Amino acid sequence: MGHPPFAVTVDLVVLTLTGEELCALVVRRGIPPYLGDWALPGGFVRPDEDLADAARRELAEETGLAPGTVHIEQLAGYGAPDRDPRMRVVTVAYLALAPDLPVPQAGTDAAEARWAPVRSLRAERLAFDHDRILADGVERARAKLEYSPLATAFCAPEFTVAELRRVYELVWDTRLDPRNFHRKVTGAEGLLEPTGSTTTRDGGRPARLYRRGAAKVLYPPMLRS
Amino acid sequence: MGHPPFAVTVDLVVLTLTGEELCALVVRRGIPPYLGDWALPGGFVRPDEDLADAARRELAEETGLAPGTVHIEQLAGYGAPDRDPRMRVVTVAYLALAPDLPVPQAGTDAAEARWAPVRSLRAERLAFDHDRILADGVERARAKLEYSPLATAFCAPEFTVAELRRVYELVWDTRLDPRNFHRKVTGAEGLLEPTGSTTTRDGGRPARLYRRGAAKVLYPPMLRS
DNA sequence: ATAATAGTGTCTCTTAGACAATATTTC
DNA sequence: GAAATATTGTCTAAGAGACACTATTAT
Repeated sequence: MGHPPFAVTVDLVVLTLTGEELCALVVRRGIPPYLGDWALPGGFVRPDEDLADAARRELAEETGLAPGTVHIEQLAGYGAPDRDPRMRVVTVAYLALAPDLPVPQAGTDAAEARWAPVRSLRAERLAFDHDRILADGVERARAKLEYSPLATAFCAPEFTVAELRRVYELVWDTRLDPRNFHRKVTGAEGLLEPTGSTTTRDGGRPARLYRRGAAKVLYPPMLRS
Repeated sequence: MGHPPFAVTVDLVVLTLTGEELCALVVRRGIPPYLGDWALPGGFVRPDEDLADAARRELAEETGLAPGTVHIEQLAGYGAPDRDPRMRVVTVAYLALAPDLPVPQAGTDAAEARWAPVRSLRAERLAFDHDRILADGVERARAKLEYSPLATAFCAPEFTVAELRRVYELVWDTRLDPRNFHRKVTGAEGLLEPTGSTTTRDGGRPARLYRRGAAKVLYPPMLRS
């Protein structure tokens, strides 16, 4: 009963919203295999590092974002024997949601980084099995908007109801009634915490600003249907 | 940029229902570390084996169940640096749900195997970080009963509405109104497919028998509240 | 004033949950 | 018939979705 050696990596599905689209962070590979192709950011787990720590470290290296401001959660493990032609590599993917859109930083083994619209990445092919990992990450985000306060992770620390609604509309690629949405999210226990101030950055009547509340689940859930 | 060697294992949270309780499959460790302690079944991933294949192989080795009859899905990856004192081991845990209760088979590195009530395992401590993995698996199963047809995975190929209800009651440790439950599940699109026959194995008026339907989601969801 | 967005109220329809009533078996 | 379970029906309250209406800003 042996224990054959594997390499273990973490890969990141980092999602954000530009003005108009759901985007994922991709880096151009600077070394073989798949030299010059786009891939998800990621890297090898260090000998004494927990998986979650490795994911947070890679996220900081690739984006320069302060760890506290970004939601991150484990997505899944991927370990097909031929997923990396060099050797046997098992990767544990993490899903991160970033509120704004900072200029990506090129990492050590990445020549270039950019935010790519998820829609356009369905045509373009990513390196390794990263197409699948990205698809799984996007689907996880879509599903969790239904029954968790995850949508607030796409928002700045203070946000309006309209900004939160735009998150749902862009991630789900749908339109939601502003009035019913407003009634629903302001009524959901622990989802929103009023700051007391308002903003006119969206035009029209000033909108109240909110912070994330303490709720870990969204009840009643938001329905896609 | 190196790639330090890791061992990779799969561990299994196998759940079933006895007459009265939700039970998990545990094996007594026949080798150090944690010699003599109870642990989740699992083992090393082979050099040319996919993670899911390794999980199905281990499941067959430990339970003797035909692979087609058991629901299995990936749970999560666990990779704390000190989770195995021998070496750096990353494990990918899988969740399996079995319909009936076959006599467990002792595996190669397990001296003994048994179905242990999940309730009692909260006191008893499992080897490695298996307490955490088990808790995550049980919570996943509980959560998925709400919005997926997963409960049918605990049932035999043909089952009654009362048997399905008992799944919910045992996994959630709650009581559900038989009449409302019946109306709900028979009305859920694609959940149940009538076989045309009936059974009196539960006593009283004969109950219609059903097979799993094709639905992948349960809509409207079953609520715990 | 007009346009734009924020927020509230109202109506209808569906569903959850409580529970009465009926149906079909075994003993 | 009595006991047990299956299945259907009825009522009430809560929430979803459609949409009229009012509120508050900029131009």
